[in-house]
Amino acid sequence: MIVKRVRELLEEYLPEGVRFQVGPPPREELGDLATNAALVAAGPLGRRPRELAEELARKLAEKRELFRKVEVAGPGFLNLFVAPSYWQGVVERVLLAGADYGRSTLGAGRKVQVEFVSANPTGPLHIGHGRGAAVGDSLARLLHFAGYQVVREYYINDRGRQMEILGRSVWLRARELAGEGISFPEDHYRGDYIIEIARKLLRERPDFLELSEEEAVEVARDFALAEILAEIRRDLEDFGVHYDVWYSEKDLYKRGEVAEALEALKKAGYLYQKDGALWFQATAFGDEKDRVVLRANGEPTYFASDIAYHREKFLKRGFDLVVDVWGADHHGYVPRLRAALAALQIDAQRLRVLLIQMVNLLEGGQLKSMSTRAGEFVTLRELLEEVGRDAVRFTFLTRKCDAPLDFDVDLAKSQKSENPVYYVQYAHARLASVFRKAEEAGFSGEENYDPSLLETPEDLRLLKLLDFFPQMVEEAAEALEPHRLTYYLLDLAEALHDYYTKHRFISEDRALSQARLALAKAVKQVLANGLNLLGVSAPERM
RNA sequence: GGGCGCGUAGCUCAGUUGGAUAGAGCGUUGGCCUCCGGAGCCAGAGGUCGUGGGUUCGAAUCCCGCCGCGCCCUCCA
Repeated sequence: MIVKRVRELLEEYLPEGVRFQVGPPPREELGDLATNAALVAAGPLGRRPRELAEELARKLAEKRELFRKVEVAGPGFLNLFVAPSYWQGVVERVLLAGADYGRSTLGAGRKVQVEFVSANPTGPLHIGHGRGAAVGDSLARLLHFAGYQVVREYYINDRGRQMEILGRSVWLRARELAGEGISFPEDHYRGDYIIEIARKLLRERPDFLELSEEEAVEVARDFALAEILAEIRRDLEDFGVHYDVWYSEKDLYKRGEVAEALEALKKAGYLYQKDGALWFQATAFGDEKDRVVLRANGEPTYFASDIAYHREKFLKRGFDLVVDVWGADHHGYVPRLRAALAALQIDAQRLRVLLIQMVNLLEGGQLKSMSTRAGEFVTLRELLEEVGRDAVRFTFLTRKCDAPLDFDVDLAKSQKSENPVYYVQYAHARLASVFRKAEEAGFSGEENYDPSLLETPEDLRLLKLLDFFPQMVEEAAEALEPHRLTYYLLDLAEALHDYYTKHRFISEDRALSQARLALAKAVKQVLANGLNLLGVSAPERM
């Protein structure tokens, strides 16, 4: 957290509101850290950058426990050379904190909801949902670790037209199974899982086909919903994703939330009748066009329930921040939902929407379609069974979420170094192996050590990375970008592997061994903490 | 036609919120096992950051115009 320390120091000397940068300099010879603070602050202070830089350099250099040298360079950059003793102290900080190293109070206990996946319960989860699950779950872990109070939620669209179609799909397949010749409509759910559900329904309800059409469709709908939802839960559990709340859209109506929300919008003066439908004046808040909330046939739109749902999140359930993880194909929804929040006098800044781009499955050759209705898709379960949980989760988090992802199945299955998940896990397992050896050599792991013996360039590289971890956690949480964890872990693993080939943890030199084992323990801890935030296991052996 | 996202090494992608000479993996070329796990490491080659302007001390990053790709533009979800 050296960067944070430097920031705090500089903020004491500079006027408030000056946005300056503290980060690694472009070249190693320029020190450990560089800042443009003098450049940025010179203007507001009415001073020459170079002169201000000299003054700041003198003040910082007084902190002998932090810096061994502070230089002014170019137009007024400050180059900071951090005292080795500061870096060496990080081992103790990591070992003391253990699994809590990197935990932050950034969130200050604020309540945040992460709503993710929320796929319609009309079929099994496919790989696109898997990406949303990996991102949402990792983000929830990250926010929790960063000091937020987190609720993970799945919103179930368990009513409306698509539920009727689901019911009809099952009903038609059941009649088909009974030998009846039927024609199956294009816009119905065509997947084989529908036939399975129909078969099971016929077993459990032998009288099913004797029911009236209306009754049968209703029975089939409820039956299919329960079946599919159970399967979705199972898939997510097997993926290591656990929800705090499964939120039913149907309940939202039962409790009158939708009517209440529409009433609130009406009171605020943003609803009007046109062509027999009820419209929300979204254009008043920057959306492209006004949106229907009640259709001419009296049915509320999906948008209407969404307004009510989000109104409840903020106004009744008291979330300070709501993160929605959506498929990128829903991006058109964002402006209208923000508009509705604004109309309800809710600060739309409190809603953050992550749009997850498409996943293309690459196996030997090319991609596969992912249309639920057409029934052609690779399910999350199939991918999990083929590739394994850790590799799937890690791979989904190797890309920022607003970029499309080509999921290379062959690569994810590979157990070679080209597969990034093994690269990181191997670093952890390798250290575990070192400790098994250390024990044989008579090290308990609890000995005192002299951190000043950690002085090679490879030591310092690891120490700096360990020091950076808490900051990286905060930045990733603030930016809602769990993929930063992935890249950090790859860096740390690389530094460790490099160290491993150049130095020995266990040697004749007992004091040196003790210091290096302490470092190894700290690295292992941070690898484990980071992997845990991704929901990926940190194996002792592979 | 409009909106959103994306164009960075042969391929797949990072790029610390505007900083100094743009990075990694794979692939490729050449090296490293008496040794804690070689599932590893080191070195080399490889670039008009799609393109043309603009903003300023300074742009891959911000603004505008083009080009290409994807997604979305329903009283579907």
